[in-house]
Amino acid sequence: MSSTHSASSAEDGPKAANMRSLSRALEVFAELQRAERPQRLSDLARTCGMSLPTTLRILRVLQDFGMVSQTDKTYRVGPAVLPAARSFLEYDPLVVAARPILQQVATQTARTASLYTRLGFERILVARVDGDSPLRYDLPLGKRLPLTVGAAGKILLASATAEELQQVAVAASTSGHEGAGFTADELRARLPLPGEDFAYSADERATGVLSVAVAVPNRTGRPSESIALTSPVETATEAELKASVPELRRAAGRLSELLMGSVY
Amino acid sequence: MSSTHSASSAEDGPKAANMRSLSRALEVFAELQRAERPQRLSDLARTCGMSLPTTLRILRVLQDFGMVSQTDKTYRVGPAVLPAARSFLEYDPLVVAARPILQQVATQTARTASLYTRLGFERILVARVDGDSPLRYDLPLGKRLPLTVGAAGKILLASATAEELQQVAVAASTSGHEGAGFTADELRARLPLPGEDFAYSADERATGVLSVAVAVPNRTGRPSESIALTSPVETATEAELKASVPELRRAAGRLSELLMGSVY
DNA sequence: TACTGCATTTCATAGAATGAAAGAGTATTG
DNA sequence: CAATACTCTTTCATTCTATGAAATGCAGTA
Repeated sequence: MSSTHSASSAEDGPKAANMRSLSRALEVFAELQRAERPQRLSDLARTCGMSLPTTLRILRVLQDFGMVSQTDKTYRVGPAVLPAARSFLEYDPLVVAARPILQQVATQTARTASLYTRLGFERILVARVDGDSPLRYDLPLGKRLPLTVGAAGKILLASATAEELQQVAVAASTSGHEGAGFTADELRARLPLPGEDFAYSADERATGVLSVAVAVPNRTGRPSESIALTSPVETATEAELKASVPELRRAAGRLSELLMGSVY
Repeated sequence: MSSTHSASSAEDGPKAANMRSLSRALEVFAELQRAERPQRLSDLARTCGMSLPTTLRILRVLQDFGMVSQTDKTYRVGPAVLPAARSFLEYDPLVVAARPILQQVATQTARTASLYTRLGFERILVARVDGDSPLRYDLPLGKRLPLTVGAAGKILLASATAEELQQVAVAASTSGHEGAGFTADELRARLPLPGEDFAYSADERATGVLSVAVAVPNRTGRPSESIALTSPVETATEAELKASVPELRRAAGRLSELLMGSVY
């Protein structure tokens, strides 16, 4: 009911009430991810709005597959997610294709290039190449960031309808990210203008960080991937960063072919 | 039916035929992970032994939650696995506790220390600290390795029943790892003797690599975690490596408290 | 144009998922 | 130490959902 996700409340235009148990299981799983500590059965049942027996049965199956671990009476995300993530990073055609492309942009511009994917009302970092140091220690792959803040987020909202922006604004206040309440209109004001195909951000997600981003077009009108260049304010001006937008566009175009073309 | 996992054929002693749709969904998901390229609907349906409509419905729900991505008519593991993996690595009490402990052992011994978790008939690397270089680039977290080869695998089988070893031997031949067919008896011969609490391996998983491992005891008699020290043959002899077993034992003991104690 | 293979929708039926309630186990409290 | 409160677990009858056969749609191919 109170999910951050798409399934229950909104965005499910053509969907039906199908696969209830599976949907519920995925809600339990999502809830475990949100939690920063192991959860008791009754907590999960209450949070997800389902009965104790149902929650227990779900957890047992998830546990059989390693998606959930149990110690004592508390449940948490299980080790099976690691091979899954590894599979995604190794074999996803978009991610695999993105790495050399990001590398090229990062080298050309001497900045950090990142690829984000939209998931629900958030975005996820799925690939990153640093301009100078080849790789960072705490590479925050998989980090969940808001759509409402940062160039890579805002460009994904550029094509959003008024209704969708409304949902985003609501989700932003519920979903415990940093900058809380704003109206849909206030949000729209920060987004790229209708003509622009890139977004710019300064000091939004983190102070002293500038970024520009473009969307990766897909077959639908709503892109769900974007690539961004980020730089500390010390080493770039707004104008310099925006001067790299053509490079970004070209990179996005190459990635876009993967999503458009019918053959891999 | 032909799953690498526990659910269907064996190991399900106290389980019932419950949560069929969820189990099937997880099989589809597991199958997508095994595949190195995007899968068509009909492939998945055939491989998992279910009808096309059912498979399609499952994929749609998984897609709603980002666990699966679709481009054109092919499906693959989706980006939602990344935050899940991140959650596991950041918040799992065992993994979090293990890192400083592994660090200490690695420093003391100047070798690589690793933590594995058993999952089905495989083991997964969930934490690793290198003796000298603080971190490696291709840190193979989440890598799936056989139980039958390598010290960290063999020690997890030390307490296995004859029946279980039989299953392992069968699974090993089906599950496409390197060294193929051996009987349960041949396997048993390579395992630690009944008295020993550690396993040793030389040139098993990779030539020129020595390793010792101990299990992390939990409440059941069957440990599902093990920690290992590995070293290139150039920088260690069998005797030297085995001399570090007491260190390993101590580390395992500290981790074991987490699994035993009723309070985190 | 007809054909072939795959994806998708429809629909009646079987069977699984569900929650109430009872039971068991454990911690908490007086 | 006994009584209490709490959470977990099992059972079971009912409901509703998950299921696959078959029909339909949709491309590519001959």
